[in-house]
Amino acid sequence: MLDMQLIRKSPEEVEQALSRRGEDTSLELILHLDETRRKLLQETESMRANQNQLNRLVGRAKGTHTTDDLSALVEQVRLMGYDVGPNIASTQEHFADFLVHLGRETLSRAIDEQQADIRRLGKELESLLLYLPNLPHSSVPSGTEDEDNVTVRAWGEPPTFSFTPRPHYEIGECLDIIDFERGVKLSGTRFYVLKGAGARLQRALITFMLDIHTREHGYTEAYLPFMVKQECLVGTGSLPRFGDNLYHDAEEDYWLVPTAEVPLTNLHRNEILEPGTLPLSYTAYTACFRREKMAAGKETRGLKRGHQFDKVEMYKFTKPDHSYEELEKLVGDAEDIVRRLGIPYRVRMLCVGEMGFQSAKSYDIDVWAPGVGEWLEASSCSNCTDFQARRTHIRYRPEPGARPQFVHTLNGSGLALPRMVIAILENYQRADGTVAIPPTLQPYMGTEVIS
RNA sequence: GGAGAGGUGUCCGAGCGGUUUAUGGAGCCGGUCUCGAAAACCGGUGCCCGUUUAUGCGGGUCGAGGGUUCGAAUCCCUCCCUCUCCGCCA
Repeated sequence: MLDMQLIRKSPEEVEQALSRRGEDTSLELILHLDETRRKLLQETESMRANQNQLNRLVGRAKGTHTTDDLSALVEQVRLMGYDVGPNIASTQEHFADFLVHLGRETLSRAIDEQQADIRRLGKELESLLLYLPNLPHSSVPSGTEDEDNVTVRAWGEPPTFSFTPRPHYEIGECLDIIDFERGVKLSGTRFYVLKGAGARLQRALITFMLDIHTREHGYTEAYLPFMVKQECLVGTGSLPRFGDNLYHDAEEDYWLVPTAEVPLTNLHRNEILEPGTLPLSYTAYTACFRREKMAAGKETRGLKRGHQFDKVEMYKFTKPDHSYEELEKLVGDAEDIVRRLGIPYRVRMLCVGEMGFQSAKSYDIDVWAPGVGEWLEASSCSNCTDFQARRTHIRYRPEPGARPQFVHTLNGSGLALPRMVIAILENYQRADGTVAIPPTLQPYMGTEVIS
């Protein structure tokens, strides 16, 4: 969610930033609703102030707890601008009845009506704000196409083969470690079963990644719910705009997480983090569930894009002025994993049109897959600035006693498991059909080769 | 899933229609006193929104959301959570 104060103060700049994303947004309606609501709010609040004052006088006139001089009370009502008739203050009780009547006629009903309007305007305003994406950082390149992403660095040499390297789905079936047919039997298209060394390879990778992140990169491991409440998804920005990519339980308010980013963001929802606690770094393994409504073909072949996949996620809550340097570290932590596994990769800064809804700046890490002959996105690391923090009310206190401010949130895959399984199978395949295991992974795998 | 008890500020804990404009205590911050500290005493101490910015002023906030009322922490309804017992289960 964008800062309403910012929209109010510099609408042109906000519109311009949004148009860079290719969002053709007019803030006119938002500004109008905001202004109308605030005007009404001021009116209502001043009426309420009068009502509060009047109500206190009713209590005193009734003398439930104290006795007051009647004429002093009458004088106060006159000072509030009300016309008090000469006979109305004949007795305490009579006067109290007069005040009750006055409150009902002049204030109470009007407040009720306006309050309903304010609430309606507020909801309308919020629902519009929830549809606006984050503002891109100035360093983010323009463009909306894949070619507009900027490769910032690359590592490793694509391996050369004395034979035509095969795609992972062929390797997997030959070695009997990926069973596509039975996956479909169980759950339909876009599901598969990992067997034997295939299942073990994925599990080894998960443990390896978590070990490195927790022991060497300073992250705290978390085990999270795979199902969350709807408000968690609103908090990250997945809802209300992108609900068609999510699975949810029709009977109860449970949504399957599309990424660990969702539960991780909401871990500190509605909290004020005390001074000295930032940055907070978490890593978590979860399964991820996505509808990914796309036609079958190259994009979904093999392990590339299933409805369910595993991922190790990295996540940070930081102070606003440190978030961009933390983003660089986050990308570095993901790269470290790929490098230790000896997989050639490139890091690309995403152009403004390719970034996620909630991101202000993103880097993708693509790993080379020689079998399918393409770069596969194995990680996406984003600085979401205060966009998610506003939606989830996550703040921090800069100094003891200081006013709370919104934190910045960052997320990054560290890494997506199926794509890494693909990369290992395809990069480490041998002429005899077996697959070598990267040396760093061998202790986790308990073997040097899959045959 | 069933029955009962309960959710009040950073914490403990009163209040059960109107000087509560949330009592009291602890903690924290500042001050007085002191060579300094402790104690004692005095004052302050949440969060959100609006307005104004030098303070300030107003509104909201007692698990959440509705309702009754001139007025709700207090009464009513719905929901959430915690605890105890029973049931069920990995």
